[in-house]
Amino acid sequence: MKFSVSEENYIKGIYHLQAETGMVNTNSLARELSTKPASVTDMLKKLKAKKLLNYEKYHGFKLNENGNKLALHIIRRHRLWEYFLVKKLGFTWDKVHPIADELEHVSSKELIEKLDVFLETPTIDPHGDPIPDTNGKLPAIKQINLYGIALKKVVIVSSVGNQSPQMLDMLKHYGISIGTKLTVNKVFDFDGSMQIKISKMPGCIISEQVAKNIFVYYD
Amino acid sequence: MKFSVSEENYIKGIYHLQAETGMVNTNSLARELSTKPASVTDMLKKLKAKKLLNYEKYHGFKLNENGNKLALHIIRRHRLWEYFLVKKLGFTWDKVHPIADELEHVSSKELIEKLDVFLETPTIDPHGDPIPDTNGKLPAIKQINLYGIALKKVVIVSSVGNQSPQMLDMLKHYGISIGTKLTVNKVFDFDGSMQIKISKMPGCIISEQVAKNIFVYYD
DNA sequence: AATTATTTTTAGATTTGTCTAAAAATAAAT
DNA sequence: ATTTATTTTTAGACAAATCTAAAAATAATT
Repeated sequence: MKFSVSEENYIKGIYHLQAETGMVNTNSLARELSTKPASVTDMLKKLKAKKLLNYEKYHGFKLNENGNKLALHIIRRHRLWEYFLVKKLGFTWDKVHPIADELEHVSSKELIEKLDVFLETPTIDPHGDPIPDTNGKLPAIKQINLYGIALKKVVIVSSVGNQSPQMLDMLKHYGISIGTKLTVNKVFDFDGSMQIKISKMPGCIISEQVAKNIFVYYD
Repeated sequence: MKFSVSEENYIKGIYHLQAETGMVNTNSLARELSTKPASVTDMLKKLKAKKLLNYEKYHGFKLNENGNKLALHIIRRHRLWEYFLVKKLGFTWDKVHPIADELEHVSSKELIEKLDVFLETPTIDPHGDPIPDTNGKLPAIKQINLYGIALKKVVIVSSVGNQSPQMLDMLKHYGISIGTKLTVNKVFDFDGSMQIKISKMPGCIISEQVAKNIFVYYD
């Protein structure tokens, strides 16, 4: 089945909202998609007719099996493109979202599978979010906060809590980005700062505040 | 200025038709775009209002300066994506057109420039068509006569001197058309005939006379 | 429980791009 | 030079996606 760009954007919007709240309501989806509640109601009827969600009027809605599957496929496309834009074209991670929002609607299945192979089947996108596989399954990655990690273990940076330009600037200075492998060598009790080591770079010290914003998983 | 997918497709269609005939007429554009003449007339008014073409009703139309520039930018995007799909993702050249038709409308200027750098600024796409540069200028490709070309080099057929039905019939028989990649393997001194090889086809021999009517450029 | 406030839906309009069918202009043929 | 044929344009309708303004349903408050 083929879906319009607009329909796909609604599905994605609903998916993101229901991840947090379970049931979604008209106003919050209108806000999420920068549109009006009346437009949301109109589209909900269409999506219900296409059997993508459960919807009883005046009582909220949520994606069903089909809707969830579709959402995950759209998200797969989005995150694979983001990965491509950062790793291959050299974009910084804070610039890729709007471009991936356009690319994600290019619908060729063969394109996405070949892109996936070309990128060597990544599982985490440049923002640290997991990339669903061909079947729409999310990889199980347990993210752990860097602050409180076991010493001397190699971990991989998977996401960053604070994605402000200031934080980005700081991480750039330290040479830390999504996918960076590092080891915590020591924690200073005095102020909670940590000495970390990235291969081929001199060791450095990051503050407790920075560490608490970095999430990792074991290699 | 921002243009819709539909507007861009019309501009591209007009560009392709006027390359052959100079002035374009309503019916042929409708045929080219698989739409109806009435729809073409409607769109022509819009494109005239946007100052992309010269149009006097009942008397045909053609792109002006702005329209030509836009067309070349769209074609640049299309051909860069085709190059990417073939050279990086491993598509065969006969499968990429419809996908590039979608990708070409993703409008980020920065995306196209970074893609261009990533691909190392190619000048010829997988079909043998030239790729316009950042400013919309078509690269000057030096056409060389097939007769007297270096042996064993891959060349691309760019034009044919004699366009008589007899010649076209003959080229069709050999499987040679614009964009065909071939290699000259041997020249027979006796009569100047050449043994050529087109990929996925058995080698064949063409006369000196035919060879002198075929123009190519290096791959 | 009745009133007030909020949320959601309907009704009707708008924009973009398309269509069919009929009218108008141009081109071709006798 | 008329008639006939073709091409192009208009007029009016339609589908998708949106909007505003008003009505209906639900939730919150006294």
